[in-house]
Amino acid sequence: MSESERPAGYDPRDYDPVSVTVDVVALTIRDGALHVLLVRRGNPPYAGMWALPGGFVRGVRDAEDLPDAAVRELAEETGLNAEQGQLERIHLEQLGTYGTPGRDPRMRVISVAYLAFAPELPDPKAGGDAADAAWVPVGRLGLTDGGDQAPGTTRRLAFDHAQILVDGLERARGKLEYTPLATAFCAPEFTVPELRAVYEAVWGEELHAGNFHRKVLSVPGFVESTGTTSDRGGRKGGPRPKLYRAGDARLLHPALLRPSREEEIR
Amino acid sequence: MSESERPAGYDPRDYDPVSVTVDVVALTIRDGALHVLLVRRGNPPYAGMWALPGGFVRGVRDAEDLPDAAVRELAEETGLNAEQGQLERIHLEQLGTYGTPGRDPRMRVISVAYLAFAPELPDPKAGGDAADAAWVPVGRLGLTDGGDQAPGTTRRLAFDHAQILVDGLERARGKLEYTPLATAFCAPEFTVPELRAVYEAVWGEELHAGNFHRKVLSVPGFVESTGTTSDRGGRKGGPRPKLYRAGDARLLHPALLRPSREEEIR
DNA sequence: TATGTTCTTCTCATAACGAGATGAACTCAT
DNA sequence: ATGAGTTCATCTCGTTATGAGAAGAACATA
Repeated sequence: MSESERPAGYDPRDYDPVSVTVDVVALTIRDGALHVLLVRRGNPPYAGMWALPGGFVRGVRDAEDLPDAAVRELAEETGLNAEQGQLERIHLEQLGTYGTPGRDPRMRVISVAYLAFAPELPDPKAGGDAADAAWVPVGRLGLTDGGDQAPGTTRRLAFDHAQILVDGLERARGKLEYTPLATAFCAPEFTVPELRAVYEAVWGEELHAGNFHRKVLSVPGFVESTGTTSDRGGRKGGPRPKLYRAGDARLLHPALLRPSREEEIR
Repeated sequence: MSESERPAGYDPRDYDPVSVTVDVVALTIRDGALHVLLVRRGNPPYAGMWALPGGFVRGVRDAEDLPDAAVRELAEETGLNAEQGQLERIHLEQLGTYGTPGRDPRMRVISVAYLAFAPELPDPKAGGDAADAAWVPVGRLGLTDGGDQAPGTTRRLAFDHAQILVDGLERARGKLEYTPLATAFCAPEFTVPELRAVYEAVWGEELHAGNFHRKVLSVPGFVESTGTTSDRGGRKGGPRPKLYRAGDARLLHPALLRPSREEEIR
């Protein structure tokens, strides 16, 4: 900061008023497809439209840290319960801050976006100021890299939330490459095919099962064996896969690079 | 955002007042060492201490976007000149947002940090509310991964700026691996040894010259030949190296991984 | 019981990487 | 001018990682 041109007792209320909010891109895997948590707005602007869960940061009275605000909004607007440990196993990281003037038609709002990776959770219950809340398949939102203004694409999310979501998805895809965060989408014990399904859902492309299996087991600290075996085979047959836990690595080395990124390089 | 529990005409001045600032971690290479741009604070708190350049975002009157605010503060406090194109070749990206209550002893301040990569620039001139401004070698700040609170380490930077700087350095080290941003530290035309010096300065370790050379030339779009040759050899001898320009790649594929990260993996 | 699917482990060819070596070009001190 | 030391640029060689395909065993379903 360093705004030392102002007297020490300066009251920001007299200065440029800026509101700070948090928005959360919460991702999970359901039925093999990537889903994002959305709420339907009850009030204008954008009343009736879907938006990312979020809200004001408590600034001075009951001042809260930014990650705490993200968790609180997630709980308030969706009914996900901290007592049941539903929020405990969620990985939360800061995504970025969006503050372009005019992004909120009412006033200047700067929003700190967070990205959350969650294992499969129950359907949310609308709460707070949300008229509705649901896990929505990302593939059905018709998103493109440019946000929500691409030709032939309907503006489906309020504010600039389509852009925030696109940025969150790209971050998630990248994180899967060099961190073991794919395990955050899984139950505490999981199989290699389940882990592969996470990668395929997030990356949107099928992976070579044999090479994926070799890779996962060869990267130190990615997964560790439980010594047990799943009690059922695959959906349409096959042997019972072995069960693993998340290992203690925080970075995958070497990384698990996704194929065919030739177009993205330039 | 979505704070629809409030009436549409709600005035944030009546609500929790939060101030928003931008801080900039501006990095450059000087004499083969990584330097960061710091300003000396003229007013309390932390008067006389070094801090990152930064200041308030213009919120409503003359509302400005966050990256514009970062560039403006960079210019105001250091005298770096936009007319001379000094700010034009600077790569700027958002680093993260720091908003823990109490990080500013006076009031609730949320700071959006930006990371800047600059080619060699002249010494800055203190301006605005800065009592002094200088490029400071990062190695002499005694930083550790934990910020400025490590044993035997003096708190050298105001606020939580040591932590922001540490985060910026780690981001920079990572970016060099999979993007061609090392060229942003170089003049428009540069040699492979110069580029290697950038990597060595940022990563803090020596690289195998032969393998680095092979790698840089083999990654598509990293550099392109100018067909010309430098007019001088190395400092202590050697043939005149060839000159290259930055290529059009935005990602390095395959990446240029730094060696010996075994300790960081867990 | 038959058929098809899936898990898991192989093999093999190719690509990428780390370490070292070499010769030519150049600077600097003598 | 000469020699010593340095650096650029390229090459070789062994190791590791990757992509593609194959194959056997275990399982679900008709």
